[in-house]
Amino acid sequence: MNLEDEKKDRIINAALKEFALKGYRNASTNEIVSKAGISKGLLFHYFNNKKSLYFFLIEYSENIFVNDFYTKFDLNETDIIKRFRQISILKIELIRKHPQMYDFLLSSMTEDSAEIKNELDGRYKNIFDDFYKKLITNLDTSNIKDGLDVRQVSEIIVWTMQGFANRELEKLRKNTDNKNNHDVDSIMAQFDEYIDILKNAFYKEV
Amino acid sequence: MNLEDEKKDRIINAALKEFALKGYRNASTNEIVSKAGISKGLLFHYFNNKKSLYFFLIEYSENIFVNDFYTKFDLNETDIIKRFRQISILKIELIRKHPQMYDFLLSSMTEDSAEIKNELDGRYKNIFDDFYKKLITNLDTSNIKDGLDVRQVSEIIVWTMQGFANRELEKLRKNTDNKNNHDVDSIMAQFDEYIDILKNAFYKEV
Amino acid sequence: MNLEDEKKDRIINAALKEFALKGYRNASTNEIVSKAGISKGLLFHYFNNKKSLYFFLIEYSENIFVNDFYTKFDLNETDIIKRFRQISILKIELIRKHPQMYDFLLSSMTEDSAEIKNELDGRYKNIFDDFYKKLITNLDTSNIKDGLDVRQVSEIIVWTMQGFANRELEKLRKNTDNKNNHDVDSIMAQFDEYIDILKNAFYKEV
Amino acid sequence: MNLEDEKKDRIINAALKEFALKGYRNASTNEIVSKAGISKGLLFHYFNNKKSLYFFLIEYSENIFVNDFYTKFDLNETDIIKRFRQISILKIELIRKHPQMYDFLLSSMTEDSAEIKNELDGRYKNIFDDFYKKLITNLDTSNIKDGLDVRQVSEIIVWTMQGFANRELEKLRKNTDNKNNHDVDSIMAQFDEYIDILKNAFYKEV
DNA sequence: GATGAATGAGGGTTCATTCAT
DNA sequence: AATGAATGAACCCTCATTCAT
Repeated sequence: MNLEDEKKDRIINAALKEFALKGYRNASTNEIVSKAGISKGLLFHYFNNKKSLYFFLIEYSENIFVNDFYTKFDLNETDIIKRFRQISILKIELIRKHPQMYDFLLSSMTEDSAEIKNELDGRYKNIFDDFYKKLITNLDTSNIKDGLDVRQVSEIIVWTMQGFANRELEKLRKNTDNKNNHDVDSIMAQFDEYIDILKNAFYKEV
Repeated sequence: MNLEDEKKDRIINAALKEFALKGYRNASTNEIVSKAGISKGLLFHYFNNKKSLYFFLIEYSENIFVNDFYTKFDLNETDIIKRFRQISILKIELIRKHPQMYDFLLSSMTEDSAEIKNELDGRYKNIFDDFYKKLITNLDTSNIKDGLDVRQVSEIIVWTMQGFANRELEKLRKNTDNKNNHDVDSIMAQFDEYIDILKNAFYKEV
Repeated sequence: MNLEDEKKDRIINAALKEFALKGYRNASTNEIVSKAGISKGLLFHYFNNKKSLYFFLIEYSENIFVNDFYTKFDLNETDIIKRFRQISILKIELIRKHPQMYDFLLSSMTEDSAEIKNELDGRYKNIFDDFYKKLITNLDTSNIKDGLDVRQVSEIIVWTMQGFANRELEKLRKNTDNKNNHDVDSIMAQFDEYIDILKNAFYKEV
Repeated sequence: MNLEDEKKDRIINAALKEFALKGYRNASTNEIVSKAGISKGLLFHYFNNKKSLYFFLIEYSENIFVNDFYTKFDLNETDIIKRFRQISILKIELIRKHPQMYDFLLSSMTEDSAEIKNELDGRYKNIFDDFYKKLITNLDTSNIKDGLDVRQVSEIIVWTMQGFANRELEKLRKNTDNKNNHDVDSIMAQFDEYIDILKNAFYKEV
């Protein structure tokens, strides 16, 4: 795969955008080549077919995801709340650096074109199952109040943080123009308010 | 529209499944007629075109949704937890009775085919905005502990219940064969355990 | 063929209009039955298929044409100009009495749907060839100036009268609203001016 | 648009023939591609859709019409008979060189498919209105006998020449095989006989 | 006689993919 | 490596015609 980097990037970005926007089946290879400014044949010379292109992008995105997210994840942080707070920060930064890649990955998760669904599930299991295992590995739950079911409380904490994150992403998505206004710090400040409530409710007094 | 009920159901079910599975654009009318065991022409004899068929299903689903869900919703229940617990029960029963209709409605919410998006938004705004308003109307929050931000606590409660519901639905979806085993009672028993934790954490002593 | 006259007329008029307007192929049997207020099946019960319906209308129109035009044509009038003047009057009256039938017959002459073209040609040959023979039969050309080629002069006379008739029909067609204003007398008055020119040019002095 | 000329011509001729024969709506793109010996997709690769193909042919025909007819028309010839005689020659030569294009243009004038009628009218008005204006511009009628209505006599002359031309074209159309036999000269010789009659009747003595 | 549900071939069109250049 | 002409299966849809009722 020796295409000059500049042309490579043009194709990748055009394809990420097209797939994220229209989903696998509706994405048009015509649109991709025209956005990328290359010929029809060249796309199929590099990537054998639409499916291969799609999975190349999946792999490409996974690599970035692994480098910018997965490997930066600090397993030494054993407190459940701090660990998930950390994840939220990484996530927001990922979106800022690679917005179309993030949109692409997100769209791939709700992708249901029969042609790719199976293989997609297969691929994701590898990376995300692994990630999920790490996520809940080596957690110190000793600071959760005695008498509470640790698993259930953990789930409530996770669901809360996910709920918050989804709400904020929804906001971002709706006013894409002023993304810059909602900086990480401002969002994290709100985030910490929910964290305080959870801590007071479920953590031992300090 | 006088087709015999048996044939009518075959068409509706085939179409619900196809649209839910592949989305509006990717859904194939060829597939629908072949699943339903009718001729190509007949589908277009009843429903003028793909779009009309889609919106017939939307309306059909809305009617069931309204009858089996919306109107059964008890606004006199002002306690936030009890109200959402009630919704969860209704939701689970809806899914049991009309699984493919539920999948269809769900898929319709993330539908973004340009051809139908506008009209779809128009339709949903009517019913779902209204439902959402009712959902948070006339809630009694007086039993939430003093000193807690009522809005934020409410959100945590809602996110928890949504998180639980999604997890259970995911389970149901994965082993569709033994749906019957997981009866509502068993699921609600688990549900109540989470509710107890939330009550203890955020509600005043009684 | 025992349909009550009223229903019969509804079908015939609807079909004449539809065929005249859209041509054979584009004419829709759906449109015809809906205009006539009958069921789909009934049309095919009476007339076996679209083609048969079309040729029934051809025959029906021919009958009227024969009765109101062909048989009224006075062969005892041997003067070429008077004979053609007579035809023009019959033609105008025919249009007034059966406008849609006339439009239908006219459209049938430029009809070129492969499916019916051959048979149509066959049918027309019968009646129109015969009519044309009669038209030029038993003409007294003795009053044409000596030295002129009788056949060529006759043709010039015919072409002139046809040219005039076509121009007037074109006018009628363009302002269908005030057809009534252009009464036969007014048109014939103009017609006679051209006749005078032709007479002076080609007829012996009297 | 770089298709090799040979293939280009195959498509154009197949399409001209099909449209001329069946009219816009009834013309089948299937038929066109099969006549032209190309694939279904290729037709739509070159011409986006049926309508575009049709208007490409209109434009293509107009160009030939303009080059071989319109621009060859000599406005310095002010005598009405000579001018129309000139036109008749151009017309016959046009038909000889581009018979199917001529049939296509002719059929396009009686075309009334709703889908294209408006645009067609627009296009034609430009070129044919202009042509018609030129046709009757700068005519010298001083040689018409005193006492005759110049307009009416001119019309008689035009109608005669049209009548003759139509008759000859009808003959040509009926025996397409031996078109070559009826050369222009032979036809024009007959034409001139009618011209002489008209001249003697309506022109001043010389 | 009368209905309209049901059919399927054919309509125009799209699009991923191939291949000669 | 790079092009874009060429393919054909699949798309949604129309319509004359059939047939059980």
